Amino acid sequence: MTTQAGDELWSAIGDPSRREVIDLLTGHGPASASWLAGRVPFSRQAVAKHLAVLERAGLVARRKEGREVLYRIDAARLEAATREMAEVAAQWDRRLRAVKRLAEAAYEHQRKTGTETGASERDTP
Amino acid sequence: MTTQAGDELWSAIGDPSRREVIDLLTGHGPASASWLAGRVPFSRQAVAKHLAVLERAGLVARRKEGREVLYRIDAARLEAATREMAEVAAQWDRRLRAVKRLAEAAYEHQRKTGTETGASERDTP
DNA sequence: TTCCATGTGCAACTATTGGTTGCAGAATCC
DNA sequence: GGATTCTGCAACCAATAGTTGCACATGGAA
Repeated sequence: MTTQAGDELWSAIGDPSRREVIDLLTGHGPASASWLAGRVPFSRQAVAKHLAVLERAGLVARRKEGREVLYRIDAARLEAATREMAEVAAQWDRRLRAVKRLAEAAYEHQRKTGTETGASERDTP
Repeated sequence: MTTQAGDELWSAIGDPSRREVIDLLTGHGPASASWLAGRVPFSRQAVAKHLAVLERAGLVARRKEGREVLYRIDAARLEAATREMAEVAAQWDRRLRAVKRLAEAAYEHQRKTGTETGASERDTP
């Protein structure tokens, strides 16, 4: 159930280069593709492509300012994205604890009764 | 500063398909590539490749069980990864607030004195 | 033991995508 | 008006996520 429409958001944030761009924008404020390209280990065109992806995901907005185009972070959207990240992380955590509890219970049961449960490997033999 | 060695962890988690695999492993416990392939919209070989990536990143460990190979989540490593995610999110949040404060201060200054600050676009004219 | 079924691993191929270079067009500054 | 500088488009390259196909191994059954 984790794979829904918000997938675009995740893969926008998942890329290291895009995170670097987001880093710069959050640290400095609105900036142009050329300005960003001077602070990043790849070309302006690469930056432009990443900005396009981020814009499609709604994480940045563009504004024309004279002959340059400034990109700024959409704070609300970015916050929503990070909230979703935290949510997924929390879910994994809950599940891991649940599985651990089940495994321990199964071990206890087997130790006491000698019964093989084997509920882990195969559901449909 | 975000792009360090932990980058491998991030891109391991960043991929939607890999998140799906992690989802299944956290929800069910140790499982084989074939078992996972039956619950996922892509082939067993694709699953195997993702598991290899996750293993290189230290997020899963393999254990041979008869003729099948079971993969299980390394809970500690996954928790470390999600903690790092949360850390990055928190940093973005702090920076966005800081930039907002600066912008408001600059606006105040300009409104009172009529001075153009223009510290946003260009650092090296 | 032999045979069959099932799970794994390897290799070749395709499509997508992150990255590059090069060039053309538009807006600003002198 | 002309030089500069910033953007946008296109062609190309490399890595990787996905596929199919086949060979190998192991466990269970006749």
